[in-house]
Amino acid sequence: MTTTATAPWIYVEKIGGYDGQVVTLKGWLYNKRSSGKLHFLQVRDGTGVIQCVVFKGDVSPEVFELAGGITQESAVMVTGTVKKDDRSPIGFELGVSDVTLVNPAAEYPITPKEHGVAFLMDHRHLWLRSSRQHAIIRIRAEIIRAIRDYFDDNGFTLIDSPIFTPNACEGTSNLFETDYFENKAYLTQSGQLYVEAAAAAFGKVYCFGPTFRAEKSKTRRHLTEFWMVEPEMAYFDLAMDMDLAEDFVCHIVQQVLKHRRAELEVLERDISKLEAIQKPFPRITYDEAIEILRAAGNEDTPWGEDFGGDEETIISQKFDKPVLIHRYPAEIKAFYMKQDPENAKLALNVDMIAPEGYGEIIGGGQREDDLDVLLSKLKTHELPEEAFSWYLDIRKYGSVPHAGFGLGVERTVAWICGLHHVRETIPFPRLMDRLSP
RNA sequence: UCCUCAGUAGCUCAAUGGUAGAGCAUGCGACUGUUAAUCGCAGGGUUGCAAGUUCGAGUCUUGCCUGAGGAGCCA
Repeated sequence: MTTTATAPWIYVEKIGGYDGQVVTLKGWLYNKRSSGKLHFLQVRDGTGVIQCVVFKGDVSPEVFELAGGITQESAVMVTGTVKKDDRSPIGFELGVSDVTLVNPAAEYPITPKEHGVAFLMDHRHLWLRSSRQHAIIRIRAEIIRAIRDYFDDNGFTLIDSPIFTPNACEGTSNLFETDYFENKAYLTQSGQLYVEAAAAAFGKVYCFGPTFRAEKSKTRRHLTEFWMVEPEMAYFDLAMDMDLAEDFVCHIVQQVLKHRRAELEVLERDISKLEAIQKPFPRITYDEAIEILRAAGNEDTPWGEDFGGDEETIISQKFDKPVLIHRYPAEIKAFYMKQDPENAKLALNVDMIAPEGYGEIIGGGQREDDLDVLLSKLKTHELPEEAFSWYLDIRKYGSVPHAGFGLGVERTVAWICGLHHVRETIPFPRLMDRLSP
């Protein structure tokens, strides 16, 4: 008992620096096994899990009995001596001298056995405590840090774009409508138009925040609320845009490999596949992508349509790195994409398809910078000119070539973690049929 | 919106149209090295909802609800 008052509180991930010392851990009981005169308490504290060994001869009878009766996920504080042990996955155990029950847990619904997806999703608030979900969310946090660091360290200014937007700007995509006092407002599907304006003010900018799509999509690649980072650069053309996207994705992968290797191992990710993500990435045109599909047996793949999930998978399996596909038919791309001066049917856009069938993680390109061309494109797309007057001003007052792209955070996390479905890549996913917890 | 499959104990699943079962979890007990510990005992059920066929329905039929997988949709 006396040791509790004096032992320093440390976190499991720092335990290696305290070999032989008496420390206190504050956390929750992850699992427990008992063997007569021994209780093995698996204690997690948010940074890791450590086995705490309670030997009957080392503690008071009261503490031994208490330790044997603690239920899964009860809040506990454990004091003991840090001991090196080769049997431990983290290399250390705690030889317990005292245990304090902070608060007991009621019967915990998530047991160490298998569970169905629906059940786990209903208990997402508790599921986050399990080691696999813990690893995913820490990797997500690392990816987000890598994203911010990359742009902050390379001369970009953060520009927060609005969540409420006045119009259903870009046509085909379904937006969430909200009541905005006397008017309608929509949740943003992209900050892109706003970062274009900001690029003319700051040169290189990026926005980073949630985006919303009301599509009735029920696939492993779709969420209704997801996070997107969108850099936009003045005086950049398509080739420079692709160079940046490539360098950016390499940086993210390297940071995860450097700082979150243990979490990748929890997920049993094939790390060699991530180590292979080095510049340069293959770059093919839309035309070449069509040829790959036709050669792979899809002989009747038509020219002029966007690729579905299956087609992206076939293309990505030809390469062991992300592949950049550029110059799609202008007709299937957004109005603001600049048309290829060498072929009016093509847009100067680029999609990056992740390896291993994870699909599109980046979409972007060079923007139309000619006022007259943009005006005629608005007409062809049947979009209201007056709603875009501020956007047209960017072309009116000192228009320059500029380019950018958007990277979907959840698809990137799914790829790097090797997950089947994006619903595990965000703490509280929002799907077509799921709004809680 | 369409197609396919599923719904039985807290969870994961079994049960030829004929007595409702197991493992895990929970409770009690045994064990000094367990790694999803093991072993013994115990409690735990409106078989998603509604109707129908039948002597008899968890099982067959119809409708509905919920979920999963896939497709479509998705600057």
